[in-house]
Amino acid sequence: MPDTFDLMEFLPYRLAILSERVSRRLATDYERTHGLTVAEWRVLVHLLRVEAVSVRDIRDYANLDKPKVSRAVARLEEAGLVKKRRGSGDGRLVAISLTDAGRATMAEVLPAAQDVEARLLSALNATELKTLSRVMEKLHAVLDADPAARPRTHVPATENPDQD
Amino acid sequence: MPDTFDLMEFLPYRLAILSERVSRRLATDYERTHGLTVAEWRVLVHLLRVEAVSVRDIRDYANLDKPKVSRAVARLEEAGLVKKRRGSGDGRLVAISLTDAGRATMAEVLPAAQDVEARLLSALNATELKTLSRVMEKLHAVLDADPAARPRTHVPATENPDQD
DNA sequence: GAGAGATCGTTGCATTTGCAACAAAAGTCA
DNA sequence: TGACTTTTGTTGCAAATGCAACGATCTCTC
Repeated sequence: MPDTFDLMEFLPYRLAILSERVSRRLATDYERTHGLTVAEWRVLVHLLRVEAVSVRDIRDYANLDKPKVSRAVARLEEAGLVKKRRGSGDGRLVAISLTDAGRATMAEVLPAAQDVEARLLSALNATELKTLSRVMEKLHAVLDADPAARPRTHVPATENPDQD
Repeated sequence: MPDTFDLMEFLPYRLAILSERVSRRLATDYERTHGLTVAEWRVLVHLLRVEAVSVRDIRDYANLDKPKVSRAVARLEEAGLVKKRRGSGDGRLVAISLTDAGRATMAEVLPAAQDVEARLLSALNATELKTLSRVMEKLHAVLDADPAARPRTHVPATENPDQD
């Protein structure tokens, strides 16, 4: 056992600290102004991009488990930001979509979130951002190859499909 | 409101996903083999480096809130991995330290954690690692300048104190 | 088309979490 | 010294979490 193990230099810990700090900063805005949780925020964000989706779609895309999505959607429906109808076709699926109020809420909330991201990004130059993306993808790839790691729910489209 | 907002490209979200995935992979080992939670693991790791510390020290160093540290220590004491005595001197402080059993547990658990980290690091070359560190520090710096962000509990020693 | 198996979404439940309140001890200042 | 404030660690409590179980629906196979 090394007598010099420093948590502050341990990559997983450093990632966790940074990620948590950024998340909390973001949540500060939409939580205070609209009482949204992280799960609810992610659901709404996903709904911005698609017409109507199932719980499973949201779970995969937003990296949340089923109960979390289910309850987030329930609260959002209660709040009138989202509407839910039973799917035509497959009777198990639920078609979840934004209401006008939901879209209005996102219009109020998104700019602040994008502003936080913009400030983060503005601290990096083009090379750094590119390297960061590559590094994050490489770290994911290590976990992809690790049977003990949870699989990714959403693998990004490969830019270079022609590699080994 | 942009009609093209992709969560998958949103930096805070990408950080959260990667960080959570790495954390879970790590926790897999020490949780399954020794029933340790993340908080307990962090407490033990911190105790590896110091003789005896207070709850506050651990809170600052391991980025956990007071109740979490307090309860983690209570469980670890219950399990015999840690001992707690009232501080000589300041009567409020508690002196928390590892027992032999605690050291033995860490000797069993640390290698797996370091192995996970080593595999992650081995996917990066020297430049990438250095850039990653610099980028993470820059992102922290953005939050340091943001009054709405939670302050860092533990600011790293500056290598270059002579920059604007 | 009947039955076995898989999938979808919800709910139950024990545990954990975050935050505030609290008692005990130290520090402050007259 | 004595009142007031601050700090330390623990506890209470409402809410969130993770996981398994469940009913409902679909699919596949014979």
